Amino acid sequence: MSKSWELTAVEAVACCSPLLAEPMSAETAERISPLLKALADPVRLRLLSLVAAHESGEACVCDLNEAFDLSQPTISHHLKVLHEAGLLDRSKRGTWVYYAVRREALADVAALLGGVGA
Amino acid sequence: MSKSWELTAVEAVACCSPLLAEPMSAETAERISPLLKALADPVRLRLLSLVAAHESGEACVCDLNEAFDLSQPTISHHLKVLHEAGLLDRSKRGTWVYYAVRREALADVAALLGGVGA
DNA sequence: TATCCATATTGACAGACATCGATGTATCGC
DNA sequence: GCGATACATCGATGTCTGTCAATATGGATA
Repeated sequence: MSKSWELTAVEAVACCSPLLAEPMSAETAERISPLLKALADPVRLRLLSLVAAHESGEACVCDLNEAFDLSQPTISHHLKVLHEAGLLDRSKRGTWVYYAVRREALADVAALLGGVGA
Repeated sequence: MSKSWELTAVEAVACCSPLLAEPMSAETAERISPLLKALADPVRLRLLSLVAAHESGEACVCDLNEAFDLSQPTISHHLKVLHEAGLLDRSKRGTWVYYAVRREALADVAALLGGVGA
């Protein structure tokens, strides 16, 4: 019940031409901006970076909480934003929850901005 | 008096390792997020795209105003945000003001996210 | 079952942001 | 210099967002 009924931001960005290639439609822009909004926060940037830095490629929320001078609900909120944007995968194992970076998603955003052929 | 006294967001992003390469420091994240914030708005995405689409590589504000159903001050505000983030160059010629996309800036952001080697 | 621990959700609040109308500034033509 | 045009700035307003304390949820263990 997670996302099959609607295009996630990541799915939207994956299938559109580079930003600089041609004028972007209002709808495309509306669908893509949530993804960039998710990235446009210093805490979330560090979260992504921290998760990616873990050897296993995934990190437990408990580790992430300790890395910030923020409350547990705040970190939980940021992780939710990143997850719903399609930038983090979430897997619950026992009591713990692990997040992993969806690298293709980031690559798609990079392609949108950098525009391979641009 | 524009920007020589302080690192712009673009200058900040140009000289840091890819997001996924290693844990990002809080300071780096704080310097980079304004650039992503500037991108994280549907109107600004379309503005960038529209400017880039002009043959000359630059667009007059008057053309941009007409492309949106928004007031002139609002467009002016968004252009200012993009300019101050280092994503648009601004040049005034006579009565008109022309903006041009700073492609290296976008490429730097793309490199940060896509991380060449990632 | 009772309890503890890890994480998520809720509700509230302050600060940030997008938008607008009104106004200011600068340039051009007359 | 005067009016017109192009763009920027200002001040106000409603909405969004990051943050926290309190609370809920759900798994593990005794």
